[in-house]
Amino acid sequence: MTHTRSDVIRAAGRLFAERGYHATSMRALGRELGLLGSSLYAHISSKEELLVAVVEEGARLFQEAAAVPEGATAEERLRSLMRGHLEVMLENPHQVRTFLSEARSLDDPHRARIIAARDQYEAVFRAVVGQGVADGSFRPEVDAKTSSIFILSTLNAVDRWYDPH
Amino acid sequence: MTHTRSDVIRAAGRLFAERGYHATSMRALGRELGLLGSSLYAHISSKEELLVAVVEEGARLFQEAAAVPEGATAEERLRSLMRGHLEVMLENPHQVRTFLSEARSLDDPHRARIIAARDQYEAVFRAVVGQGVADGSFRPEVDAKTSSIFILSTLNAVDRWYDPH
DNA sequence: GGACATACCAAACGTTCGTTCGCTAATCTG
DNA sequence: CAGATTAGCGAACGAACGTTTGGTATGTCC
Repeated sequence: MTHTRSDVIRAAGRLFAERGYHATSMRALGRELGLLGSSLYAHISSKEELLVAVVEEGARLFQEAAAVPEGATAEERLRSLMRGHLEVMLENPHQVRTFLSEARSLDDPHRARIIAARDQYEAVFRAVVGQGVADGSFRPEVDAKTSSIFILSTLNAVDRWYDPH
Repeated sequence: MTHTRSDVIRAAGRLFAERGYHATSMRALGRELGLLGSSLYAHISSKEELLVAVVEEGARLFQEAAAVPEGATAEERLRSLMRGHLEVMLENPHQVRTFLSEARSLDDPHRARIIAARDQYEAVFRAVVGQGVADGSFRPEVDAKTSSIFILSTLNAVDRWYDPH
């Protein structure tokens, strides 16, 4: 009945996603695990460290999902990106939601790193769409940047439209 | 150099949008207006009241924008809905962002009201898309519910893709 | 079996939070 | 001009916050 650092981080991800970082107290997080708030400090050294851990984990998941086959056609690569994005979102809802909406609560250096990671991830989509436009397989009037944002906005709202059935 | 209730609500909307409700203290809000935190209570009676005011204002703006011509074609009506949605978003960014992402910090009865208002707003989109499918002007394979959510997700991300130039 | 590490509790620390209170100075009203 | 209202200050309240500290059990390892 004992706990690890990973347990704490996982529970933190869940509460941060459900209530937001600033609305989650260390005492509430402890209660979630059947502990006192102060007992958490046996496993971690600050609340902010928890947010960093959850958000970086989210960033890592997306980054891994962006490793897309080099030789494939633009359509195949885009499909792979979209499928990967959805899989990450559906399998790790708490990290992802925290990554998407609580990154602003990070301190400056960490936030800058996360924004850079997000931009780089978006750039992969942009490049694939651009490839499709360049080789004629996508319509020529498609703007790679705008289209990528449209696609990601829709995928990020998967909670609202996806029904497992 | 004196302030009104509206001034306080407007400043609260700005800070809630930028930092989040729980990350905004009454003292910080006072500072924003050149006042002490305690002085705000001459104009309002609680912090939560401020959140309610900002969020309900956001809901009202969208609701008004959903008043769409009855006699028009589905395409015209959908275009009008989308244009209205974007105008609301671009002209009232702080209320809107607070409405979209801080509603969860409301207490139960208020949150229920806001969710109901959002669902009703979404239903207007759904009905118009459904009308277009029914009269044959939109493709028959279009699912009204899913499409509406796609449209709204993309419009809600306008900050990320719209460049005034 | 004695030293050490782990996992946690219980109490307390200093700070910040939302909010209240008594007050002052300025402005309006009759 | 007397009286009432208003906008705001400054100090204080109790509660909650993140965090520290000292202690207690329960193991583990030489």
